[in-house]
Amino acid sequence: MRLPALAPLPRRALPVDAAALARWLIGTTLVRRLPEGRRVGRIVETEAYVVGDAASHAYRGETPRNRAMFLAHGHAYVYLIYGMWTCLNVSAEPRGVGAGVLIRALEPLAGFDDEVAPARVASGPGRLALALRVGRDLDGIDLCRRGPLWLAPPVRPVGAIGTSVRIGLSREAERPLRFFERGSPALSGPRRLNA
DNA sequence: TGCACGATAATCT
DNA sequence: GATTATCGTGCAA
Repeated sequence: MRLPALAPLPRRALPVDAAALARWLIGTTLVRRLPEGRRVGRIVETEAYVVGDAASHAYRGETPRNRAMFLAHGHAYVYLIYGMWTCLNVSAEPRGVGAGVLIRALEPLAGFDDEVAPARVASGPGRLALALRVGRDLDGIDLCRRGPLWLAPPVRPVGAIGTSVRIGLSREAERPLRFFERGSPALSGPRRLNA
């Protein structure tokens, strides 16, 4: 596939609000630089972890782990979950305020292994991080600059955006803070949430 | 198609 | 010592 320049999005283009950013990120592009070349995907599923949200890692204040959630919007927050999976987030508020957007699924555009079906290779936060080789070493990096990982403008218009509750939570489980592109084959989660 | 279950380790109480 | 923003497998229907 022929791709446009993939220049980083300027920070001023990102909404400064976790829920607004989560919705806005649907359809934008994620670029990962690797030794063998670039892996490029379209963000099709996100979740917001907003200010005052008991399900957010930032809820009880800043700690060594969640430090990156308190950076200015547009920085990466990367953490390990269940002892074996990595999750990628984008910080979402001004410096000093803890909030983030979990990137849950990508539609692969270029550079991915052909061994895994495109609909599955980056469907779900754990598989996404695995496919892009995102680890804790990327925690705190600026996603609005060219580097190992950055955000770029959409390569084509986004479709209709759906909303649902977030996946896998026990607290604040009823809040409609998950966003996705309707009809994308790369979505994670139970089918009933993807309508 | 949809569950229950276990793997596995950092983080926080 | 409890909890966890996940995933693959296995088994039932």
